[in-house]
Amino acid sequence: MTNIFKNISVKEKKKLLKELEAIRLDFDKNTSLLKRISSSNLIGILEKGSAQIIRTDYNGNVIIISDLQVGSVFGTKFSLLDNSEYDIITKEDSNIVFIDYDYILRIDQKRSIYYQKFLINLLNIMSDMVYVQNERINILTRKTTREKLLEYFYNESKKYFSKTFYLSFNLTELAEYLSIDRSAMMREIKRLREDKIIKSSGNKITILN
Amino acid sequence: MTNIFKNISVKEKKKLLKELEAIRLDFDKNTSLLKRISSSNLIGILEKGSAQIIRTDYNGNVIIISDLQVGSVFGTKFSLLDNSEYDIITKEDSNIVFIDYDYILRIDQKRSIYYQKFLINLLNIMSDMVYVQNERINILTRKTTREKLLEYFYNESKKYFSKTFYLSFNLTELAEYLSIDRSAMMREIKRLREDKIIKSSGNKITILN
DNA sequence: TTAAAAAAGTTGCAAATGCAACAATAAAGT
DNA sequence: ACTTTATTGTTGCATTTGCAACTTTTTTAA
Repeated sequence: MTNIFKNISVKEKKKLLKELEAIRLDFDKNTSLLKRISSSNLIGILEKGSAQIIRTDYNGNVIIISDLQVGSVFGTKFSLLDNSEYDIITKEDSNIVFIDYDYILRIDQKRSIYYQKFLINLLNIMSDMVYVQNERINILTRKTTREKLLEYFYNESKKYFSKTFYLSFNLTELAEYLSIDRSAMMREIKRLREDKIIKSSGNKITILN
Repeated sequence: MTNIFKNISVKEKKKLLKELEAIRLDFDKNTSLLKRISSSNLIGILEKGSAQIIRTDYNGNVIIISDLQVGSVFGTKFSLLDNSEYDIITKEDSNIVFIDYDYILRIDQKRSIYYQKFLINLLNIMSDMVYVQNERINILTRKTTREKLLEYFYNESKKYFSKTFYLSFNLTELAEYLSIDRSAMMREIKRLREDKIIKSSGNKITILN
């Protein structure tokens, strides 16, 4: 993933953030961000620490929507944080820079070269997001557990240029990503093994044939 | 959705497209685009006509991934068109402008104000896409047909600021969007009616209570 | 190094879903 | 106006899936 400040010097970054009226906030570990920010249209850049976007459904089940690392970008609007089931929780003491999206999009003849770089970096990040989301939708719209698993495995195989690869999720997380029941997934993985479509042990997968 | 040439004059647009080495291609009705373009990282802008991004699975079932109207933007990479199951088919005689993504992202001190406007418009379009996709993922990750339907209905209701609204899909398309079997969906809609959670007739839905 | 917690792996069973195959309407085309 | 095509609505049935309730293994932390 592109760094949003790629090709921008520390000095330029400072100026840029000032021009965009960015606000930097500190959060303790295990804190909800949404209680401290108005949920208008902001983008957040995680500068220190780590966090998770989560969804809590009506019976209290928590699903991790995404993991945020240093450099991760999220949007209060486009990441659905205005949806009452959604929240961001810090996993460590964290430091986040917020920028109003409208400020970013304000056209201004005087805007500098580093602003343009920033725009380009942001565009790169957004198109990566679209790609990653399309990939997920492509999987989620498969009807059966088997098809979901295989589509995911094929994608991973392509990414690593190899029929054998290691899952970047643990199996519990994989079930969440595929939005299927973990035990049903385990059952289906076993069947894929029995049908000699894959070999697998733990998080090592080999696609056969 | 933002027009990608918003705030850009016809003259400026011409210059911009030249600078970005854009290519304009004509396609007859019911033609596959992918046979005429290399599948590298391009963005396409539909200037005339209409088209659909489709996915054809291994048993020949075709799913409409998205409908493209005049002004619609798609990416050969981020729209998964490098995936062999995907294609774009024109629905009418169409005219599409292609721009190499790398050209868009090339940083150049001399770049003009209209280029900046273009970047901002594109950024707007991309963040809309991310939002729309997150909305869909939010629905697709629900486990049951009932939850998918209700989540979709709540979203629509919010959009229209009303408990009563008309579906913008027909029911067959809705089932595709939710990635569930149409007859199973009909059954569940009937149950939602019986349980007095919604009122519905045809594509008119009212959320009760 | 041992205790505790998390993840992996299993299974029975009830419930939900997809599929197939229709009939009934509605919409579109000639 | 009439034919054709698309959409809606319905049902029985087999299969898949989720859920609950476990055991076993692995990882983490005290």
